[in-house]
Order: sequence, then structure tokens, then C-alpha cells
Amino acid sequence: MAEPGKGAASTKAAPTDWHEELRSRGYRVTPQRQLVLEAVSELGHATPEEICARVQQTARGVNISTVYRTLELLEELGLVTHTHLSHGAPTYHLAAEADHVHLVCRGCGEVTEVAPRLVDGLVTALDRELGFVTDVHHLTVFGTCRNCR
Amino acid sequence: MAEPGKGAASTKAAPTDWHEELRSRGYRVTPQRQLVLEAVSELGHATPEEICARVQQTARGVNISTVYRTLELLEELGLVTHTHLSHGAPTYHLAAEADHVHLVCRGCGEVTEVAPRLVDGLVTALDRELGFVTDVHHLTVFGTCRNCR
DNA sequence: CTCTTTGCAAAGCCTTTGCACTGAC
DNA sequence: GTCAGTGCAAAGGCTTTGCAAAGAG
Repeated sequence: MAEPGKGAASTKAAPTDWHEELRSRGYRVTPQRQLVLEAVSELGHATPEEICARVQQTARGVNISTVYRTLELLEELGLVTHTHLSHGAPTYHLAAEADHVHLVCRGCGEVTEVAPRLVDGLVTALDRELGFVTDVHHLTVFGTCRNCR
Repeated sequence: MAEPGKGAASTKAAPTDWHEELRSRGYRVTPQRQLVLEAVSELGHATPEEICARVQQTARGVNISTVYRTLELLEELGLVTHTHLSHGAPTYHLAAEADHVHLVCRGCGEVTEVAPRLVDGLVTALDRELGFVTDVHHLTVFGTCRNCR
């Protein structure tokens, strides 16, 4: 959703679009939900804990469990996605900015984002041969980077 | 390949090769280690807990923490690998049989194994363009299968 | 005012760790 | 006999849940 470019609002692609979306589904717009979404937007790839810390810079006392519940909701709404870049906590980022594939180096732990065109062939092949629709957002490729090989 | 006796041919690959490998590195060959490797071989894709349960059918009292420690060791030796097929525990399988990529359907949860040739293009591109060597064993593609799309 | 959402605390998974005993070599 | 390996229990991350109080609509 929302591709008006990042020039507009620094944090939200579509200021109130998702507010409507929330309400129309019977959910409520709360400061916590706005703050979590902003934090995800600003942090890029962040774990729930990092998001929580960020949010607390603005609003004291936002609880980690609220962050988890909110991330789950935002993911259900298609506003954010998550991926697993390590053995630990997952990282969340805006779905609108998720147009890339993650490369994680086992040697140095470095995370690189690469253009999705590199997996186009795979995606096409899986679709054509198996009818399988790949969730590119969630795709993470583990391996060894140039410097560590 | 369920060989009750710890005789030869139980663990597919090389019966005693890895025993030598272990000893030469200063590790010891223990019944627990043999049993865990056999369990991985027999179960295919199994979580540590499942492996533990399996091992306990043969030898009661093998502890879950021993299973974890052993899996870590076997992975270091290159005998087994693991991958994450869900949000929960990882699944382990023989490295020798790991020549496939996993497809996991978000809808029905089904896990499919596909030939690695489907990712050849990706692997080649990453290597050529970035010098990144992909760990195909660990690669899991999430998405939606034909029946759930 | 109603009903969703939150904060808090406790509980739940999965995994790791400390330590004394056991057993491979 | 020595030292790696094991079992056990406790602790550790990360996440979920129950419930009363707070607050959005």
C-alpha cells in the first residue's frame, strides 16, 4: 500500500488510511499502535525489544506485550512483515519497504539487502512448476559473504 | 535402516568414518551420540524434542540437553544440518540427505522438498554478483501452495 | 456507556548452563 | 587414571496469556 514516495511524511506512508482500515475492522486507533508503526518505520529492521525501547523514548511505559500484540495486528493488516535474520528474535519492517531479499552471512553476521530481481527466476519457477506463490518479504538466504569465504 | 544392534550399516553414510573423525578431533564416541545420529537419520525432519523421544525408545534416560549438545556437535562436524520450518523449534536432518530446498505453505503448513536446481539461478547470481556463497541446506521458502492460494 | 486495548505479572516454550558423577580411551 | 560427556536442575531468552483498569468510539 501507499507508494507516494518517502518524501511526504517521514514516518507514515498514508497518514490516515490505516486508521480507517483499523476502524472498519472493528479495531481502535490508539497512541501505542501509532507509535509502534512509527518505530518500525524509523528503525528499519528491528526486533520487538528494539521497537519497544524506541517507543519508550516517546511514551513512557509502553509495555513489551503491547508491542507484540500490536506487531501481530499490523502484520495481519499487511502494514509490516517480519523475517528471521538470526536464531534470536525476528526483525520487523514496513511491508511497503520490504521489497528486497535478505542475505545473512554466517561468518560475520552481516545482513545485506538485495534486489528481488535476483530471486525472480526462483519465484517464477516455483509458481510455474508447483503453483507455489513465494512470500519474497520473508525470504532470507543464509550463506557466506565475499569477505568470509 | 533401523538396525537394533549398533553393528555396521545402521547410519547410512559411513558406518565408522565419523567415529574416526570424532576421535581425531579429541571427541569421544558415545552411545548417545550414535543414537542421536541414528534418530536423525530415521526421522528425516525432526525437532530436538522428537529426536529425544525417538532416542528414548531405545535407551531410556537420554536427556534433552544431551540431544541439544549432540546436535550442535554433529552439525559442527557437518553430519547434520537444521532449518527453520516454522516459528517453533528447528528441524534437523542428515547433511547427506539435505540436497533439497524446503517450501513451507503459510496456509496449510505443508512442507515440500524441491530439487535444488530450482535455486541454481539464484545461487549462481549471488555468487557472481556479490561473491556470496549460499547455504542451500538452510534455505526455506515461505509462501502459499497451489491449494491454498 | 460499551467494548477494545493496555499494563502488569505470571506462565510457557525452547534452549543453555553449572556442577558432580559417569564412562570412553 | 584422566578428562570429555552426561544427567539433572536451574536459569535464560523470547513470547503469550489472564485479568483488572484505562480509554477509544
